[in-house]
Amino acid sequence: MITQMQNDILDTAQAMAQSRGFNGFSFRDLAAAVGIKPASIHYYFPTKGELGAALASRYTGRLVEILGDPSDGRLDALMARYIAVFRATLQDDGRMCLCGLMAAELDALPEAMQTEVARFVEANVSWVAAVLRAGTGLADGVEVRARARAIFAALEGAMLVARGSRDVAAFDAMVEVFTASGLIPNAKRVSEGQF
Amino acid sequence: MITQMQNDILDTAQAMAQSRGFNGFSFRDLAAAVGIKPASIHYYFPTKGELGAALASRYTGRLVEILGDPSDGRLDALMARYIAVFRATLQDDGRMCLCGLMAAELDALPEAMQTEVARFVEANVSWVAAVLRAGTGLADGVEVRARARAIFAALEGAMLVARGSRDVAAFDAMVEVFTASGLIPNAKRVSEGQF
DNA sequence: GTCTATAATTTGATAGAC
DNA sequence: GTCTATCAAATTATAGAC
Repeated sequence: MITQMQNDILDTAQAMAQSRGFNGFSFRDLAAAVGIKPASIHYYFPTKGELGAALASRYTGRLVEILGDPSDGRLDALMARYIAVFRATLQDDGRMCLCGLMAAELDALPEAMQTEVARFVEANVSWVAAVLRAGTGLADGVEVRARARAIFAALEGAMLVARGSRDVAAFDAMVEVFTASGLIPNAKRVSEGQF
Repeated sequence: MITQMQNDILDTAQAMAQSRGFNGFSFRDLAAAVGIKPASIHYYFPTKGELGAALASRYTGRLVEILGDPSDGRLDALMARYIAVFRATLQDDGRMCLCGLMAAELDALPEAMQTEVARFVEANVSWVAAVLRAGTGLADGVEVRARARAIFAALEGAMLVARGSRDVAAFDAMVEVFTASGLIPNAKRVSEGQF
């Protein structure tokens, strides 16, 4: 069971981690922003590593929930939904993807967090791969997962780069290039048999 | 003038920053790895922020030097050289791009470092854009820079994702998808007029 | 230039009152 | 549950001997 206070703490911690990195904020910063004392944070999350693992776990869970069934809808609608998730994160105070950022600092994180980051990556790759299979009729196998991984990576990179310029338009422009080049499939190309 | 000791310190600091993030190592860690005392680090770099700015600046300078003239060579050779720079970083003990990682933790870095990160991004985008102009005959303008930015972002994302699996082959597979899809141009496609 | 010594602050974390 | 009080360790940084 997740309490309201746990959620408040996680919300605030997530915002800080997404803008400063997991090692870029302290329990004191976090407590001050939430409006409680550092010792109270420890009551809910004994160690910072456990807080971080909970952060990443919730993040992945929410993504899976938002994305939903990868076979429910047309290819372009599903991809648009996927892209919208990344875009919304970036638009929300210029945040980087939480797990993308954790992947960057990976060696500085406790093992439990590293595992959660890997789960996030896998959730993305498997969902996009499922969309590609259902929407394009591509055969199963490494090839589809390789393409899914490339799409995921490109969007993570676009977030990373766009964050610097503090402009969501930069992200949109990169996504447009990904789509126009054929990396990210769209309905038009599929109907034309180019994908 | 850059002394030998300054270079040793920067080399070690760079390796640590690339695997743990800039906030993931201390002057104590750094000094121990170099084989000197923390106070001696301060002699060369008064503050950690100045060390970080020097790190990013040297990193960008080396990139520019390695890449060379963007109009000297064929399109596919130039792009191959560009990709090889990222690949070499990843292969070298599984490191993430220094400035890509700094871009992730951006809000936690002093302003001087943020400026250097922006310079790195600009160096990449302008070099790739120049290659695209010379090699594909594309007109100048926002469009070429948008494509260059997308290519840079995709490679940064590929490094980020590949680092998790500790396998350079994952990076190669993503680059292959980028190339096959047409995001990263190659000579064959250009000669066929598809780009 | 490199060190010892140390300051001043911050950090993650615990004990125990309420 | 939340707090005060506190800890031990780590952090960036400085002063000054050698």
